[in-house]
Amino acid sequence: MATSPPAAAPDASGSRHHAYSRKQKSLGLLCSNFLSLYNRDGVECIGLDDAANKLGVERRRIYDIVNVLESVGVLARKAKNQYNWKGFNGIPKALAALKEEGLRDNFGSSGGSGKMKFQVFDYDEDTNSNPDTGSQPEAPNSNASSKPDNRREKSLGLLTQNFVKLFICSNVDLISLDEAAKILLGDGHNSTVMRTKVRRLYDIANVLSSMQLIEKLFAKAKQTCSTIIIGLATMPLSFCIFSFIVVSL
DNA sequence: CATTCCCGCCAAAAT
DNA sequence: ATTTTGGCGGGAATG
Repeated sequence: MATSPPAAAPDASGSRHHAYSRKQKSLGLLCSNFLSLYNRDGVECIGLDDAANKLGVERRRIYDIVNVLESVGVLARKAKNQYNWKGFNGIPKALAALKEEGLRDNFGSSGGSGKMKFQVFDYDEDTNSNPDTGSQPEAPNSNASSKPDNRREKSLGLLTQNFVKLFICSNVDLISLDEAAKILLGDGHNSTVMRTKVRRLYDIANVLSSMQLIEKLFAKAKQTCSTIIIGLATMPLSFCIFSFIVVSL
């Protein structure tokens, strides 16, 4: 009780093999553990505290994973500290919805390699009675800009969905995170904003990779900018998912 | 050197 | 008020 053990213990005592490894603490590995821990039958409800405790990580990290998993339909928020386990079966439905949403939004149709513009605005399927005349791209707002809405806009979850839309709404199947950031960012890839966005993309890509929904490939070092390459997974499971969507539409 | 991305501070939403 | 949820960026591990 009292103070929860930081569990940091950089080294404690001179034990064998120190070497702090980032890979052991990576979101990808944590996600794998999370998955193997809850991807069993009988699991329906998941407590964040319980997860953090079982996985031996801080709360903060659980939020990251849970948010991206929810964006892909594996989880669903039920209440404070509680999520419902939907499993991988929830993925097809979620992706189909994202695809439809993405198509509805705005972008060029599939007819070759084209450039499309992405939109970062989104609203829930909730009963949001908002007297808004249609959707407006970029809302400069004369005055009193909507501050509270800005938060949701920058959420990991939304970024994840937009990132996924990038794949399923176009024939793009391979892009660098820098490229993705540029597209999803719309404009303003200036300075810090871009860097921060890319950091998040790394996080997302790592967890999606651990789910085999995406694959990380290495490119021959360029020189400046772009480095990582991400593409659609070649795994059978993913194939099923995407095939399902194609058939579904 | 450049790229990858973990850690955790600290502030918005909830309660 | 406390607690939960999570942006955001530094700066260390990694390539």
